[in-house]
Amino acid sequence: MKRITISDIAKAAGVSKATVSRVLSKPGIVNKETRVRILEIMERMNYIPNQLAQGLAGAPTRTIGVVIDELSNPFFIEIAEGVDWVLNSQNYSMQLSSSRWIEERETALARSLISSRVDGVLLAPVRPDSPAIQMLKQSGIPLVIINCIPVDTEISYVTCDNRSGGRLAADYINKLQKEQTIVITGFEHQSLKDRITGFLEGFNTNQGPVRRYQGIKTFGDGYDLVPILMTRDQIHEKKTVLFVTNDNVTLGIMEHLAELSVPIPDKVAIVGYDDIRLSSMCRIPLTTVSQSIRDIGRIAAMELLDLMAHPDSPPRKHLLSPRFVIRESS
Amino acid sequence: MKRITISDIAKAAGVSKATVSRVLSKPGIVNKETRVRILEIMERMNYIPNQLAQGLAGAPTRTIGVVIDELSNPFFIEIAEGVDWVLNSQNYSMQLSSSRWIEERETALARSLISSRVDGVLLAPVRPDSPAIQMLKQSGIPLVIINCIPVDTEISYVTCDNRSGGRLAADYINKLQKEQTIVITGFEHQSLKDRITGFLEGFNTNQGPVRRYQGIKTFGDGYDLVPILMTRDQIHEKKTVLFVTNDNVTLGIMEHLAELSVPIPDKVAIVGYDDIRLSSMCRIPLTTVSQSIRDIGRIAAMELLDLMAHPDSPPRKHLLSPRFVIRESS
DNA sequence: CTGTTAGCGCTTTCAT
DNA sequence: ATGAAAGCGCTAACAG
Repeated sequence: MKRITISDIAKAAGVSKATVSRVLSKPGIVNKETRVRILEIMERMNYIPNQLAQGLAGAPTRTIGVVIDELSNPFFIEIAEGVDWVLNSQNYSMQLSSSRWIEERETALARSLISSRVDGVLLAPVRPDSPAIQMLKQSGIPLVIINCIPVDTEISYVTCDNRSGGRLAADYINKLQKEQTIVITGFEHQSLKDRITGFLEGFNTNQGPVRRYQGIKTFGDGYDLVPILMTRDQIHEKKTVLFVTNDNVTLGIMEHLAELSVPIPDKVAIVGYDDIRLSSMCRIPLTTVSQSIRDIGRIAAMELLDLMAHPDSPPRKHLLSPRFVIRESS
Repeated sequence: MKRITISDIAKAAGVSKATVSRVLSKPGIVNKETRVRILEIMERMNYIPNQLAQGLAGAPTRTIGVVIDELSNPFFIEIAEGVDWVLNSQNYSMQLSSSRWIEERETALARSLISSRVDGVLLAPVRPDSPAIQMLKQSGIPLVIINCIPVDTEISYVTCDNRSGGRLAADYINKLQKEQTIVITGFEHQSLKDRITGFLEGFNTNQGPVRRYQGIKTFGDGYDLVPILMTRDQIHEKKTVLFVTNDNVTLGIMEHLAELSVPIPDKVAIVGYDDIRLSSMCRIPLTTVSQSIRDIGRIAAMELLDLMAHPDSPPRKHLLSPRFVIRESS
């Protein structure tokens, strides 16, 4: 199982290690014939360069780390797809991992990425002042934050304007004229707070008080919430509008409502947030605040690549505008 | 931005590099007081070990690579969650990437994993004889294949018995007594072929011919197939049973049928395959062949860890038994 | 265009 | 228990 190294190739080709190394890193500057010959030998001997050695010696690792908050939320997966897409076209590879919304895990993942000398990282932090952000910054690795505006103003980010997204929802809901309004959120995350802030700014309080449920994080949580909403808020009796700040959760809620034959949108109107792929394809297509998720991923990846090419350019700040998409759930 | 190294720590602590290195790798054998002191200094100076150097010098990287076929299929994501779960408990980190069902990408990813000296890899190969499998094997990196039985009998794998899964579906469908049976599959993948083989073995041909649609791969593909099924197969007229070999696709089909008010299961009965989380939670819970997806991930990860600990033990072969879960879609 | 040489940061014998 | 030194596989000056 002895691994073939650059020296083996050099020996077989009758050249020095340096020459072999050059065909790997700067193929241009080596004589075409020798280059071709060396390449053939590599092929024949099944040579695979040791990225650790390359990295240690200073070459870029051509991999970038992506830290998301959960694997089971399509929102993050779709971002990752966008990222993977552009990264691949540039011959970079993506290393995906999930913090599971746990700050300690996030920190550990950041350490691990620094430790393995990725060329750049994309991070969806648990908090706008997550320790991971400073660790990454100090390490000097190009960094772009996604789905969050970091408190440190020198850091690049790509996110959607959650506050105005919340407003869009409020403006729309104001017109709905329902008897009660219920807001449902998940983690204590900046993005959600902003959505709520925007929403409350825009919400016409003549419509009555807003009831709020927090900590509803997953599809399953949403599903399970429905009976509670029915007993506590009589949503099947009173005309209700639900503003749910995460489409994954929204889908869970809708499933259960549909199962129990609560008419949507007649009895319960629903406004979601994110516009994941399923939102437009589910049984009752979702009225929702659209984040152009793929774009977030694509833009973040492109900015990161650019940042890697121009390390001391000023931070890139993208606050994308949400769009309000009216479909059938409201 | 100069990075702190082991030498800096050694200098600050007034000891040799070797001692510092030992507190990293074999903390037990170093004097408790010096160890504590060194640890403190590391902490204070924000030292982060360079994994590349550690790896190059022979230490394990404590990361394992996971290659799946698509990010947008919950089946694979759920496997990854299971893997992540056990890996984390053992202080390993997971490096996830997707081949997008492209053999060349798979090969490239395998190269990259070998190149970065991961301690082990979990691969869901595009084909049972994917070149990536041999590359990995030859590299000597412990490998466990998932969702496929590799042709090379020396390779460990964890997968579900697709053939008997297909049979289970057939046995059930035989009893349904519908006018027509339609089978819908996606990629030309071993797992799907086996499911079909099992299905056809068990299917009672008295029920009439089986029509088959191939290349239906995604949720969206399933959604889009419905109009075709209606015009070509009159599924809204004839009593039909659909056997769909992938729940993600099944959900797409169901959404569209529900939208068009085709009664499920009265007019169209549906039997899926996989039992992803959504299958039990969607509007019309899915009758499906359950793969115990989380178990696949968990078992694969555990076997891999075990294989890493005992490198020349015989290959581990897990052919899990599918369960047939009857819910409301049929 | 190619070879020589000196590291990159860490682990690991081998001494002490 | 600790230090000295060699080396992991590769890149990058620096010469030639």
